[in-house]
Amino acid sequence: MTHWLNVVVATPAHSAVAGPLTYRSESALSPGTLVRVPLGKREVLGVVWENLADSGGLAETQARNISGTLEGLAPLSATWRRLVGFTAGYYQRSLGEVALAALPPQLREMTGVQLARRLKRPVLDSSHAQDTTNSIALSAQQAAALAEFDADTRPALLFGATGSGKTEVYLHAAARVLAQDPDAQVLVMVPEINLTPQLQARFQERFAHLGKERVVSLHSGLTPAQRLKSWLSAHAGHARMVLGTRMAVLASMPNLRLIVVDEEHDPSYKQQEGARYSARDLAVYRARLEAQEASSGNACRVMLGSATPSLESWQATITGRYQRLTMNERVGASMAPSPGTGVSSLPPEGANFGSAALRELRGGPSENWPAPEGGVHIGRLPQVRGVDMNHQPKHCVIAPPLVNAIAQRIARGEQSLIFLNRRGYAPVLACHDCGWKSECPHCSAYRVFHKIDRTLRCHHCGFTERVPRACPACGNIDIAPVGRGTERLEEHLAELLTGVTRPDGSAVRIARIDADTTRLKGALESQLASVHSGEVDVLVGTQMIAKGHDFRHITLVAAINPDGALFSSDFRAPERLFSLLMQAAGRAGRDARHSEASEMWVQTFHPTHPLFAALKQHDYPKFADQQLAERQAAAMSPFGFSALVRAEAREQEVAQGFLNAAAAAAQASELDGQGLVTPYPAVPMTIQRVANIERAQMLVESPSRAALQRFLAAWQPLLFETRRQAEFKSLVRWAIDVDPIAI
DNA sequence: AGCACGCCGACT
DNA sequence: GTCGGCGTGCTC
Repeated sequence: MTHWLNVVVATPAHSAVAGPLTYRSESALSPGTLVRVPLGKREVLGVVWENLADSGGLAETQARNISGTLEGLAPLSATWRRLVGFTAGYYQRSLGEVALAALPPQLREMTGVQLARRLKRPVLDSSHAQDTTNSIALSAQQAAALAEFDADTRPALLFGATGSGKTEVYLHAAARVLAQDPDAQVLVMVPEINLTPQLQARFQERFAHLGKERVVSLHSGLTPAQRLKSWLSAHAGHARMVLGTRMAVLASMPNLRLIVVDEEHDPSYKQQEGARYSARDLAVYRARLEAQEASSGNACRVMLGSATPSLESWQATITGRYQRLTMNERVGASMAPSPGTGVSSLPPEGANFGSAALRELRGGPSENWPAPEGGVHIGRLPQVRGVDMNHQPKHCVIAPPLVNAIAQRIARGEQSLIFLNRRGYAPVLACHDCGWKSECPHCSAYRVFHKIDRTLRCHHCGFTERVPRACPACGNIDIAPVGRGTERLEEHLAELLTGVTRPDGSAVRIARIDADTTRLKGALESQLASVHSGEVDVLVGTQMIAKGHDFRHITLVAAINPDGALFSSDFRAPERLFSLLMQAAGRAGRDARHSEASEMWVQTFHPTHPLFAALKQHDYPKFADQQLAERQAAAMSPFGFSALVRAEAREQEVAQGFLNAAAAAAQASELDGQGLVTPYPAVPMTIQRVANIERAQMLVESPSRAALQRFLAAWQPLLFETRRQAEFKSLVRWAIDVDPIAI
């Protein structure tokens, strides 16, 4: 008997075959089954989406037979398919694109036979190995947060600083869920930056009692084979815990009972290519979906955690949509470790990553935690010192008092951390005679001067050339760097600190960590190790050193030039800056003995900016209030909703013309939801040209999420139609970004 | 997205 | 004379 199936395959939303495709099958296949199907000249992986009563309007001769099924694999669940369906609809992509992107890439190349062979490999054990509870006792506040969490059903926001014991709360929440139900699964998501092998090792160690290979990881750093293995294990229900980056939110987990999103404010949760989904938002949606669909009232909860939550999540705790769990006390006093907190059993100083990570997990001493609601704070925080650059010598890069402070630390054998959010030597190379600047020939951006290998490098398209000896325009020899990056800052610091010696009389040592010095595999680890071992006195770097690293001997952190974010056109820039500076402040004085003297220096031309006032008090709620008031006045997220349509073409006029024409077409056909939706005129993107492609974007706003959704869905076909017009033939591509993180 | 077909420049 | 550039069109 012939069966008709709708199958989704990885075809993009703008192609003529975006929807599910109809195939014929000899046997009945339930929805969720993985199949291989012929598509044009090739054979691709697809997911059976629904069974049809007939060929579904398609001429029977047009339908082809499926090539085979991937047997031995349980069909993907209805819940998973609903999650994929929601994601595709919300983010305006095709079902197949989202579904196939959520599967491990290797699966796409496998035939049923290959998979069957792969699945035959024995699963090592199913024994519940040891029954040891290597758990650590919670502080009263951690326990209270967990009890509150248990008493509620809403999504929870755990508001507590890195190192304050948040991780321990996650671990306990997870352990409880896993213990209650022998099949339960837990998903823990972390930002890209935090997914270190060390962290994974700690999770594995903690949950070792579940048996071997019950904790798996899922992120882009895995080899295809590892990723397949983890995915299969999660899908089969064998893995009890999945630790992963944003991609993990779409993993198949048949018995999902808890989702943790650590550092939920982190921008890396928003996918920036393909389906531009927010893994954090999907985590919240998925938890609700899983709870709805689970049998016999099995709940699925979600816990978001951050010291500087996203304003969206924070606002949700104000309206009551989310539950807020506040932890404003540190676990274990830093000045006088109290017994029973695990602090006394810490490894000696000079700790390596392993013990640093361990301390993190144990909620060991940390000097940074959110102030309580009233802005009153308890205990010792690094003192924030603003340096008014208006009153410093003209053109000085590092204010003399800061140089002094750094020199004092060196003399005392303490470390300093200096941030500058710009890598390279200088952002521009310029000729003072004719005004030539080191523009990239392919992008509307300057190429950055990298002194170390004497190159001009474009940070957008990668175009690299050797630095010219003389001005390419006028031949003048006198071409000079303008502005400064980490490379030049490192050089400059070395000059300023000549003659300063360490306690043992040896010369000061300065190191730099940024994307350029860590390009090689393992380079970051070895550089961090030299910081931990105390070889380095001053560490210069970009924001990559602000996150997730626990430097115990650092007693001074300085932000050299954070002003850019204060008046940026990107409305989320202040939020990111505050978060970055809070995290950076958290790097200082982690070693209890030094916290008395630890300081965070901020150089600024705008010392009265309210952001710094909130930072000085380590007061996130105060900062959030300010920001939310501004957002509300401007009807921006979370008080309004937006989408960006981006277009790329050879000429800027074509890209903009396409967007404006599509908007006009929408206007003319009075789309659903239109009354509440405002499309703005197309504008060039901030970096207008990258790799010789012109880019334009159009902002679409609405006070109603639903209206925006209906509008976008109805607009898609018009965009597709507009694309077909002759004048837009040279359009390269277009894409919709729903809830963009930057405009 | 792939992968074909198809029609114009520098090379084994 | 071919190899190969990517423009255009199609895939249940």
